[in-house]
Amino acid sequence: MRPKATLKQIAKELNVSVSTVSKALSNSPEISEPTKIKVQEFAKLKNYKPNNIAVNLKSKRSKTIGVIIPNILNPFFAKVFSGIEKTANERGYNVITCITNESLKKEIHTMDMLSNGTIDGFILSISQETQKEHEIKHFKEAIADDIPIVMFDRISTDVNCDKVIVDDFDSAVHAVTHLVKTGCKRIALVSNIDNLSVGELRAEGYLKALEDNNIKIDESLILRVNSDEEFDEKFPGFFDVKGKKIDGVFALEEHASVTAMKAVLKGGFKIPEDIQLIGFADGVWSRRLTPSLSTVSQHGPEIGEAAAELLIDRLEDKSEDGPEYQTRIIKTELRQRESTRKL
Amino acid sequence: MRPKATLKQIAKELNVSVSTVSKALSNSPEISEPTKIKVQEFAKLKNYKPNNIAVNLKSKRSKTIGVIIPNILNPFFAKVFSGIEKTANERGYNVITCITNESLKKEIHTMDMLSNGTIDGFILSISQETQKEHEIKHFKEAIADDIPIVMFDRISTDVNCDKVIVDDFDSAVHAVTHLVKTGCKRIALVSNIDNLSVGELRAEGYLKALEDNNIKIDESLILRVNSDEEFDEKFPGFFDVKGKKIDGVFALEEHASVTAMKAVLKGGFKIPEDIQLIGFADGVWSRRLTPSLSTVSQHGPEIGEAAAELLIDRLEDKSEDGPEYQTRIIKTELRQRESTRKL
DNA sequence: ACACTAAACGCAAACGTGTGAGTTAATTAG
DNA sequence: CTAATTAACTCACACGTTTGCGTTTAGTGT
Repeated sequence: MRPKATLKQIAKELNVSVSTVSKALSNSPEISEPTKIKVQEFAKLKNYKPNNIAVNLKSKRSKTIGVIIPNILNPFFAKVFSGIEKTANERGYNVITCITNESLKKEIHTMDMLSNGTIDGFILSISQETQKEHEIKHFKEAIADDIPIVMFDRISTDVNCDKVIVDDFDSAVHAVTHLVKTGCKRIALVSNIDNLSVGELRAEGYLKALEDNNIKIDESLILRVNSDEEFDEKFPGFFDVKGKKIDGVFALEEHASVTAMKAVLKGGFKIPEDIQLIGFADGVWSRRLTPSLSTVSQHGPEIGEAAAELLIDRLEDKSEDGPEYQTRIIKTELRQRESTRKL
Repeated sequence: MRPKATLKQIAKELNVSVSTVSKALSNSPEISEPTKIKVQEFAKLKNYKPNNIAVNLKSKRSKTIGVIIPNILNPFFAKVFSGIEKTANERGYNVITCITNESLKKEIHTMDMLSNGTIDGFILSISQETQKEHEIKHFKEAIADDIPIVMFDRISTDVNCDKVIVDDFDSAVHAVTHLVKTGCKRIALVSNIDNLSVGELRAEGYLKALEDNNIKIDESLILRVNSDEEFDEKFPGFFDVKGKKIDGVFALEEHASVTAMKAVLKGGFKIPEDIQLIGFADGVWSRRLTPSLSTVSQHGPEIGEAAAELLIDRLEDKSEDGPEYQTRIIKTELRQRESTRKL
């Protein structure tokens, strides 16, 4: 292995000072053209790359952002992540990723480990446990330490920072309204994420849409639970199409969507003639299902891109306190496929 | 915002030297018990955390590993990634992630950007374009610069480094043999990843299994292409169950698996009575399909864990050149579900 | 011939930490 | 009572860069 090229090495071999080398490489006008060329060529020959850590130490910025995600196997988060990574790279930033597996403890630990100069800011979506326990001290501490945070999707209204969200409430209103307009009267609501902020907002949107359309809310058509396991346990007892005269289903997450569709098909009902379905979903599932599922698409990559832009803009803002915190809303799209009727 | 606590700050406020503070915090026996306590308590009060960048500069290690993945939306890579992240964190390492989107250029650029002290080593799976063009210079350069690499899944036999792979060849032999043993005589091979090393190995395993079982290879039963798009284009013309008397399908990737199953069902054939299917697949798809798909499971998280262990072991090995490079093989598992008959 | 100027470069400090080699002062042995 | 030992702490340098300022040298004008 060749010894790592450093300014000092190069300086010695060329019989010049370290600062001359540094300035020559950064094209400073202080250095004469001949020496510039000499140094630059020699540096190239030796494959010199400025040691990033030393540069970071000088500049007090790492050009690295910390991304904290509950679960990378969830295709929504994977999509957001790819958006973050893309924008961050375009703007010259690296991305350190941590997966909390929905654990508050890991979330705190991670933020603690990275809040020592390793990263310049965070982009995160709050873990399930954190949302349940309403713990926000670790976020406030980071912000107090001048480490900016951008939250996406699962946010906390109690933390003052930049946020990127989907208009969950409006999306739900829109989707359910579509079901009503196309003839549904008894629309079931199935949620396996009722403990999440987004789950609650979507459920409220469902209620609002029914109210707006003068449909009485029937609690027996609503299943709201907090996990896939609980969902799988209670769904079979809940989902009685014939008995409850269900003619539409609004599902708040992919797992609920798929489970509901399979149950409908198994019951021998026709989609979308007998029953219509709309679900929140970000994976490839919805397209591949037979019939394909109409979904509320959340534009994951755009969310990630917006979050990265927001964070980096703030990091590179020279002014004292930076701009006001803003909440950017990414519009969803109702992707009409085979599980719904046309208007 | 409180000024960032540093050794210097603390030293000044306590009227001791910087080194005293440093040693007190690291519990050096050189420092008396009273001052240790005084310093440690004060540091805690001020929420002091050693600046990671400075520590890295001193130690010449960043305790960070670079992970380069072709596509995080592919559930296989997402699983491997979660395994890497888990083990890395357990062993005190951070993970910087880059997504190449199968681009050679991005792969080279990424490795270049990170090979300056930012990371101590790489874990990567080679992009499609890189495999196609057999470009390996950037890997060799990193290794020459003393930055170890661990490759997983899509590897290059021409690069001398640690590797973690699935026994693709044997897995394919095993899967196809299972189809034969359970009565299949005309087994179709469908691949949308023929340009990848793993695709080739799996295809060879298919051929070997037929040969071992004295079944003549029928080229008309084999479809090997290089992308999802090409696959979707050629598959309909290729897949003629009745005309070709196909009674089994071996699919080399999730997309091919799902497409084949949908075609079989659409053709009105019964699974597994008329046709059996086995596919490589890592997503949730296989379980959720109706009928559920029998798969060759690749144990993604274990692959990631093994790769991280291998890399970190090498990074922390003090000896001159480290241990011999090894290739670790993670066993696959044939998950028998509803698309195959029992033996 | 002398002062002045500008070009080209070197010096040294700084970022924050860690560490071996001094430097004190107090204790102990002879 | 002096010399050796030890405890407790400080100094100074190093890691690799960057950068303002000081220094040298040569060139210019008068």
